[in-house]
Amino acid sequence: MPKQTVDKNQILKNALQMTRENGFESVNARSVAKRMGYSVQPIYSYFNNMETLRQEVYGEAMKFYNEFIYSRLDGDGLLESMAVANVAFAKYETNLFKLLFLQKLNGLNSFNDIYEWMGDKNATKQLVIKLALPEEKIKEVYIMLIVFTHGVATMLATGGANISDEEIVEILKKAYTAFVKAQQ
Amino acid sequence: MPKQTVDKNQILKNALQMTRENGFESVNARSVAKRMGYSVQPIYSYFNNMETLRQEVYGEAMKFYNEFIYSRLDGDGLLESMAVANVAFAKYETNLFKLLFLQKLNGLNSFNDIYEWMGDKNATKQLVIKLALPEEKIKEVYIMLIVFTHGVATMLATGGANISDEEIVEILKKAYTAFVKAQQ
DNA sequence: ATTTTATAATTACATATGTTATATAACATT
DNA sequence: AATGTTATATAACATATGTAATTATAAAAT
Repeated sequence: MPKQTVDKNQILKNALQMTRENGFESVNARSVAKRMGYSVQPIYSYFNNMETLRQEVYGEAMKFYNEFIYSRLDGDGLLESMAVANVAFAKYETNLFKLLFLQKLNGLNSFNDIYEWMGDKNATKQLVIKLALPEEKIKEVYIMLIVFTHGVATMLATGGANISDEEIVEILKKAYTAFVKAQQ
Repeated sequence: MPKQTVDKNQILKNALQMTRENGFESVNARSVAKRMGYSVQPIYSYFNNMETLRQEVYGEAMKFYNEFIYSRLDGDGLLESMAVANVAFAKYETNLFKLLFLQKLNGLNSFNDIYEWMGDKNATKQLVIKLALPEEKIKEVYIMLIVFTHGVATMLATGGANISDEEIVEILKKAYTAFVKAQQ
C-alpha cells in the first residue's frame, strides 16, 4: 500500500486554518483535499462524512477560542481583560467568531445562563472583595458586560469595521465602569 | 399570449416571506417558483439574475425593519423603545435580523458612525432637555445603548434563546439607566 | 380564422459539492 | 516471487442550484 501520508490531525488542522482564512463555508471535501495535495478519498477514511468533519472543526475552533481568551486574561482586571480578549477575537479571528457565535449558540435560555456558561467563579470572588459589592451585584456586572462585549464583538465581526484597539479598550472600559457604578 | 399572472411585486413579497419563515438561504429560483406555483422562467424576466433578486429582497427586508422599528417607537422613551423594538425584531424576525445585521453591515468605521447611522437627532434634542445633559453626553449614552442592544439582539437571534419580553425590557432598562448615570 | 407575439413551462446545460465505486500502487505475508 | 491488504487516486454518480434554450399556449393583431 502507499505510505500513509495523510493523518486525521493534519486534516483537522488544515480545515481549521481554512476556516480562519476563508470562512467555514470554504471547507469542503475537495477544497481540503486540494489544499493538502491529496484526493478526497483519505478524508472519507477518517471521517464518516463531511458533517462529522465539520463538527470536529467546530470543536477545534472552540479550543482555539478558549486558548486565545485564556492567554489574554489578566488577573488584575479579569473582567476587563475578558471583554477585551473577546472583542480581539472577533476582530482578528472574524471567521472563527462567526462560526462559534453567530451561527448557533448552544442552548442559552436566560441571561443567568450567560453567567453560568461564561462566568468565572474565582473572578467573582476577587471582585466581591475588590469592589466591596455582594456577589449578586458582581454577577450582574458580569452579565451586563458580557452582553455589551458581545455587541461590540458582533459589530466588529460583521461590519468590516476598522475600529482601533485603543477605541475598543476605551469603550469597554466605559461600559465596565458604568455597570459597576450602577451597582453602587 | 397567456395572461400575465406573475408580477415582480408578488415575487418579492413571496421571497421576503420565505426569508422570514425559512431564512435567506431558502430563497432560490426553484423554491420561489414552486411556492408561487410557477416555473422559474418568469423570475428571470423580472430579474436579470438571482443576485439582483436577492439584493431587492434585502431592500425589502430593510424596509420591513424600518417599519417594524418605527411603529414601535414611543415619543416618551425614544431610546428605550428603540432598544426594545430592536431586540423584538431580533427575537420575532430572527431570519430578517440575521440577513440585515449578521451578514455584512454597511461600512461602519467607528462607533461615531453608529450614531450618525442610527442616531435620531430629534431624540437627542429631547434628551438634552429631559436629562439636562450636553449633547455630547447624550450621544454617548446613545452609542453605548445601541451597542448593548445589539448584544442582546444578537444573543437572541443566534441562541435560540427563550428569554421573556419582560426580562428583555428589564435588562435594557438597566443598561440605559447605567449609561445615563455614568454621564451624570 | 389565421398569424403574431408575449408569457410561461419544459428541458437542458453548467457548476459545486457530497459521496461511492473502481483502479492502482506500495507494503506485508506467505 | 506470488498473493493479499490497504492507502490513496481517479472516476463516476447524485443532488442542488443558476441560467439559458426551446417549446407550448393563449391573448392580441391582422
